[in-house]
Amino acid sequence: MTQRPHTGSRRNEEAELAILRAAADLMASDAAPITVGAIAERAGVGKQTIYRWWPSKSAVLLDAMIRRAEEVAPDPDTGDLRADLRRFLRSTFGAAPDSRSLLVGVLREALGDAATMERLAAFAAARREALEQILDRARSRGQVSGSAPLETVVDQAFGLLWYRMIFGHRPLDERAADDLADVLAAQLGANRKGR
Amino acid sequence: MTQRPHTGSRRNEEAELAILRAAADLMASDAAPITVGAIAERAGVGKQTIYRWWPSKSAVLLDAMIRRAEEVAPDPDTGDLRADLRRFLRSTFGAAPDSRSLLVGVLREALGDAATMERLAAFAAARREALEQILDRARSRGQVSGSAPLETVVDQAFGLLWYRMIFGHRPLDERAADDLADVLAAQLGANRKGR
Amino acid sequence: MTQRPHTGSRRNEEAELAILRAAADLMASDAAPITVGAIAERAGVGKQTIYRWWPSKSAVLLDAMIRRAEEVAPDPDTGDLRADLRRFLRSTFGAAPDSRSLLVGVLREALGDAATMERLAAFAAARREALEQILDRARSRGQVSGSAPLETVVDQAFGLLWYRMIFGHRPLDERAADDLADVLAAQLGANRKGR
Amino acid sequence: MTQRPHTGSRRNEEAELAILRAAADLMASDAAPITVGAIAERAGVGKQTIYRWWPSKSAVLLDAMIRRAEEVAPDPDTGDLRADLRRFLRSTFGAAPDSRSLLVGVLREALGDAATMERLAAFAAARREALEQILDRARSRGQVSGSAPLETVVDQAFGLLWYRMIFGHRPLDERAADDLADVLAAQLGANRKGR
DNA sequence: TTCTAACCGAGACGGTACGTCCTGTCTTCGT
DNA sequence: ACGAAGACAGGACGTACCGTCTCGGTTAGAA
Repeated sequence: MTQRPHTGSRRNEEAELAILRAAADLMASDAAPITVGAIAERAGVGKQTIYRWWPSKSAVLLDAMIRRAEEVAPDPDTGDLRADLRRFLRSTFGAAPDSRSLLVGVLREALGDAATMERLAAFAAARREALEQILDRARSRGQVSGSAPLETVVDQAFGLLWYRMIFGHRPLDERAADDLADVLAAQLGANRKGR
Repeated sequence: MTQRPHTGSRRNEEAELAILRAAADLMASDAAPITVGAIAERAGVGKQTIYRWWPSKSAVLLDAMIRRAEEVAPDPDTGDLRADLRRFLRSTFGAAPDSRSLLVGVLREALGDAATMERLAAFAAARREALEQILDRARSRGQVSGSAPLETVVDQAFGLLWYRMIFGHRPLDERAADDLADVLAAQLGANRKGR
Repeated sequence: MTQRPHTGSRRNEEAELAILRAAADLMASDAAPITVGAIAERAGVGKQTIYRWWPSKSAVLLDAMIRRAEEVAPDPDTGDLRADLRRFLRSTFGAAPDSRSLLVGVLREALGDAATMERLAAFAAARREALEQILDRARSRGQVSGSAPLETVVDQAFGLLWYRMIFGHRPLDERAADDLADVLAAQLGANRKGR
Repeated sequence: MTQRPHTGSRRNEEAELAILRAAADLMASDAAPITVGAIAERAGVGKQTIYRWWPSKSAVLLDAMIRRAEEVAPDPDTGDLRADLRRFLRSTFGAAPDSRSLLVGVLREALGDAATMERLAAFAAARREALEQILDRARSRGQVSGSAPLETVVDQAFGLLWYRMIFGHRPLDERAADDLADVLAAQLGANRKGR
């Protein structure tokens, strides 16, 4: 059926990629029930090849998501906190609509599988760290004067992101990113007041 | 098996309660896969009795969650924005640890079932309205001066709540509630004082 | 998909019959690989319904075969050994061509599954007993004079049957039945004449 | 894993033998499901080495069996039919208990694979010819006078052998061989009486 | 008081997906 | 060139659940 050749007794990278791509595609097309068989078929791969390298369906979906998320990994450093936040949140939010069903699908799986949740939590932690780095830089520049705990700030940012992603009641567009960046910057640099 | 008597040709309220309680219990004990059969067995009920009154498994779980959530529905009105926020968030956060697996379980189901998601979203919207009411009251008292969109504020609050509930990387205790209340109050009334 | 109705919480006899019929049909049509899924589909039944009542695929096939074999269960009693043998073997051989693939399929499964073999052996033993009854009657009529062990006679008869059934190198027709009946009758009553 | 050295670019006879031996061993140990992987592992050989020399798993098993069967290939010629039959059947039956699971395993494979069945049938035909030779010699000596068709006699003999081998309900010992030899000799030499 | 209709516990049903196992093919790398 | 190793596509296995259906029994209220 498939034309892709074996690679012998070593892992077939092409097959791995095909699987991740198929998983991402299926999550993107929100035709709800993503089955392993469907992933395998779309990738032109035997189910066993999936289970050889991933412990469960959820793990595949997670990998597919992380792989995409890592393509958009900005770490802006403009010298200004508010500008940095705007850039970070804009790029983060900007990627969201496309990968919404991806993230949501993964979240769904993770909620039912501890191991997957662990990995998803690790991913979330990495994203938090990226944001914390921006805040740290601002602090070392003396741009942070407020008393707001950094963790609260960070969790507000990603919380709003996930919350809107899950419920979809409000857009995750550039305007939303800018609004959020502004209030967070204000929270941190409340002293600047004259503003 | 069960001692509960039939009620003849009328709906058996005890059975309904037993079902909701069983569903809540199963979600609380995070033994992952909640099956309809398991709920029925634990409630001492036939599966059909569940499907007679609810359209799907998810609907049962959702009902179980909402029922609990409504027990804690504070609408504080102290005359001071920060105090109101503290109370609201404290009571909201305070209920969270207990019903964490409940909410998370429902979320899981909702992510895989549009009808359930709709109902869950409605629940979330109701909670947002409760918070918006507090903010509206503060605005009519002239305590809100910032230009930040109220929707952003609301989503910051509930976003942080859900985000921490999902990933559990940080506690949802009174301190967290107060921290969040403070930064949000400051954000809304930043100009009040010359400060 | 299927129109056959449930029978509630009791076993559905129609489904059972449909399964056995489907199994027999599939074995009859020598389209080699008989899968449980295929039996289920042809019977308009879920796989689980098969596994609910039979422990393995082999058991289903065995049941299907036994059910058919029991439809042809002659026990002739003409008063003459050779005539009885001819009738018994004719009817036994006569059924063989039709159910050849049935028996052969079951044998195949039985050779790989101890429990099935046990049941098949029980079936074979029952057939031997039927033949032994004929011989016993003849002996009580004084028509058996040879000293050859009866077990050998019985195994010669069924041995030839199975041997030809398996290898198919020679027909199992009426002539074959008569030939065998004659030599066995002669072997048992060798003295009757001059001897 | 294996100590046997490669032989470079020439066929490794030791590997072939190891494969046949492993196959025979696995069939002897009636641990039911004989897989190609298991044979390869036990022989310390790659699966491909098996498929390089045999077209299918069944073919390997068949080879293993035939190899053993050919070690016992008697063609007695004592000048007396009954004595010849006794020898032939004694040696044939004598080999049976050892290779019972071997033959039965091969039969199992053959019943599911036409090509293997063809080869197994050829083997069975060769055995029949060996017996027919004995009978022919007896006829040319004028020791065969009965009207029993030779094919019927031959199929009774091997039929009883396979039948008992499959079902194991009665021993295949020397006594069984002698009993059978006697009745078959009687069937053929019915002339003994005036008849 | 008797009848009837809706409800109940129970669990079999058709169906979908799971994750495992095995076959026979293919490729790598070492001998 | 051949061997051991093992990844690969494919497909059947037997299990778990879903949501539907029927059974036989119970109870309430209408006749």
